[in-house]
Amino acid sequence: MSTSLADVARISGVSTATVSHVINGTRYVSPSTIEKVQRAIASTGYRPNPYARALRTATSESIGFVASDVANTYSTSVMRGIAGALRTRGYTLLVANADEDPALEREAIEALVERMVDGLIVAPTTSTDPISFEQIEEIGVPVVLVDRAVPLDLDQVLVENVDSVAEVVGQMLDAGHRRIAVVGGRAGHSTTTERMQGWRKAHTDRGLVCDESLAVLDVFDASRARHATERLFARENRPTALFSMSNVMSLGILRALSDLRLVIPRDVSFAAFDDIEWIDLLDHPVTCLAQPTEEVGSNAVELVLTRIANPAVEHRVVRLAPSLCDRGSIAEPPRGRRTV
Amino acid sequence: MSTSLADVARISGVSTATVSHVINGTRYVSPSTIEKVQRAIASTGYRPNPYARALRTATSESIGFVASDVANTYSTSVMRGIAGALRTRGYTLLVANADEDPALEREAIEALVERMVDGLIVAPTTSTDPISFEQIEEIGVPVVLVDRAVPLDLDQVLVENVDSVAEVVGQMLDAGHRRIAVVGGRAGHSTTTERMQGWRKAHTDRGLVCDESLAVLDVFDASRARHATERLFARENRPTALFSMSNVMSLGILRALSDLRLVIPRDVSFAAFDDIEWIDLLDHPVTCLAQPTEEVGSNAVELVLTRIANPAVEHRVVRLAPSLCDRGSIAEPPRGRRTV
DNA sequence: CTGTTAGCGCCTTCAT
DNA sequence: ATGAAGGCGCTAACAG
Repeated sequence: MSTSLADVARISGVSTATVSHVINGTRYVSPSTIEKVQRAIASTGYRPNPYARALRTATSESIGFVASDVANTYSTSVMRGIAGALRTRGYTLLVANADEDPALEREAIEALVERMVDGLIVAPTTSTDPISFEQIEEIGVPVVLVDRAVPLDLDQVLVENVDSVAEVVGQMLDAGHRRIAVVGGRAGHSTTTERMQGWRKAHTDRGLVCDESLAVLDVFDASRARHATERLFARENRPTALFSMSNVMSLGILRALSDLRLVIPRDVSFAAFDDIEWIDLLDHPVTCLAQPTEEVGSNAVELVLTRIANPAVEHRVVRLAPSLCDRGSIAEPPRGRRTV
Repeated sequence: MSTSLADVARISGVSTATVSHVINGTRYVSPSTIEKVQRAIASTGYRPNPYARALRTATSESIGFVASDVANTYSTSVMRGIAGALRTRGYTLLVANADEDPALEREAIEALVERMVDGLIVAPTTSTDPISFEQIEEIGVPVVLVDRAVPLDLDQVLVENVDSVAEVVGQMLDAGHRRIAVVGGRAGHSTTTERMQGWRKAHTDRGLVCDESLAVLDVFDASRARHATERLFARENRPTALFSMSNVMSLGILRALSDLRLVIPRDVSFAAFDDIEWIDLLDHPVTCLAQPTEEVGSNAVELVLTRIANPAVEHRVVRLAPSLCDRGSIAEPPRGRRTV
C-alpha cells in the first residue's frame, strides 16, 4: 500500500540508515546521495509512519488537550491558541472532552497518556482532584495546567484574578454601592477563591466590610446562576450591584435581570469576568474582564514544549492579565428604591 | 519504564500470544489462565501501547476531525457530538483546525491521514476544493463530510436547507413582505445554494418574483455582514425583511441593525439560519432555524464507523432537519416608511 | 487449549 | 561517508 522507508532505500540504492538520516538530518550525508534519496521520496510520495516512529522513539510529536467542556467558548478559544502555536511546530493536537465530569477527565488523561502524547495541557473540570495530577507527574508526561491553579509544583498558565476583580469591584464601591453580590464559581477552586479575594480586597482597601451572604458560590451553570440571581433579588436587602464570575454565569444572570425587568445600570450595576462576543448587542452592554484566552493556549504550548525539551527546568507559573472592557454598566446605585 | 505485553507474559508464565488473546478476546483461553494473566496485568498496571498496535494492525482506533474553525460554535458543537459518540466506543479524537484556510485544511487532512486515523470527519472550509476529497478517497481513509454537500459519492451528513428556509421566508412573504434580503454565504457552496433556493422557492410557490439584487452573497464574517447590511439599508428601495445565512452573519447583521436604530420586527423583520444561545437576551429576539449540530456529529460518527467496519457499503447522505424556533421576529412590514 | 515466531516501519549503535 | 542489523510492543499465522 503505502511506501516505506525501506522502499525508498531500495529505489535510491542506499541503506535504510542513510534514508533515515537524510530525512531527519541526523548525520552527514553527501550532497549527491541526499539528492538521490530526495528524488526517490518525491517520486514515491513517501511519508514516514508516525506510529513506527513513535514506537521506536517513544515520542509522538503530539500533545493532548483535555478540555473541561468543548462547548464552552473559554475552552475552544484556548484550544485555538494551542492549535495555532502547535501547527507551526509540526505537532499534532489530540483533544478530549471532559464534559465537566471528573471521571471522564481522568479517562481522557489516561487515554492521551496511553497515546504517548509528548505533553498534556489540561483545563481542569470544575471539581478535579489534584491527586490525579500528582499521578500524571509520576507517569512522566509533562503537564501544563491552565485556568485553575493547583497547589502543586507544576507548570501552570493562569490569569491574574485578585487585582483585576478588586479594581472592578472597587469601581462599584466608589460609585457608591455597598451591597455588591458575587455569583458563580465552585467553592474551593483557585479562580473562585482568588476572585472572591479581589472582591474582599476592594472592600478592605476602603475600610469597608463586605457581606459574605452576598456571595453565591457553588453555582456552575447558566440556569443555576439565573435562579441564584432571582433569589438574590427576592431578598429583603437586595444587592445594588452584581459581579459575575464567568461567561456562563453571565448568561444566566442576564436572563434573570431581564426577567426581573432590572435595567443595567439604572437599577443594578453589573460587571463580569470573561468577555462575551455578543455583549455589545445588548441594549445595556456589560463591563467585562476579558481573559487573554488564546494567549493562555499559546503560553501553555510554550511551557509544555520547553519542558519536553528539558524536563528538568523549574516549574513555571505564568500569570496573564485580563483586560478591562469598560462598557458603562457600572453607575451609581438607585436611590430610595429599597423595596420593589 | 512501562510494562510491556512480554513482561505480563513472563510474570503470568504464559506466552505473549495468550496474553494478547486474553486482552483482545480473540480466541479461546481457559478461565484459569485468563485469571492468571489478568492478575499480572492488574499487578503491573500494564496498558497496551497503542502505537505498537497501530503499527501492527495499521489501525489506530482514532478518528480525525477537521474543523473549519474551532472558534465557531457550529464546529465545536458538532465536535461535542463527535466526541460523545466516540467516547462510548473507545475511539480517540484527533482534532485539527483549518481556520477557514483551504491550505491549512489540506495540511490538516494529510497530518491526520499520516496518523492513520481510521476515519476522517471533515467540516470543509468555506472554499475547499472538492478535488482534495477525491484524493482522500484514493488514500483509502473513510471520510465523512458534514455541513457542506459535495457532488461526490461520499458519506455526508447535511441539514435540510431548501424547505426550511422556504418555510421561514414564506412566513415573511405571507406577512406581506416583498423585499426580503438574504445576507451571507459563499457563492457556490451547497449550503448557500440550497438556502438561496429556499428563498426563491418561497417566492415562486406564491407566484412572486424575487429580486436577486437583494441577495448579498460572498460575505463570510461578522464585520462584512455588518457592512453588507448597512449597504442594503442605504439603498433606495431598502428591504423590509432580512434572512441571515448563519450565526456568524447574524452577529454582524444585528450590530448593523442596532446601529441603524432599526427595531425588530417593527422596522424590519429578521430570521436566521443557526440558533444562537444568547438570542433570547435581546430585547427583540430572533426567529431561528436551529441546526441539530450534535446530532450531525454523532451521525457522522455513525457513518464513519459503519464504513470502517464495512468499506464496501454504499455511500449514504443523511439529511437532518433544522427546527424552527419562533421568537416573533417576523411581523408585517412597516407602512409608509419608504424613505428614512 | 497454548506457544513460537515473523514481521509492521522506523531509528540507531556498531562497524567499516 | 555509509551499511548491517537489532529491537521498540504488538498481533496473527502457523504449529502443535
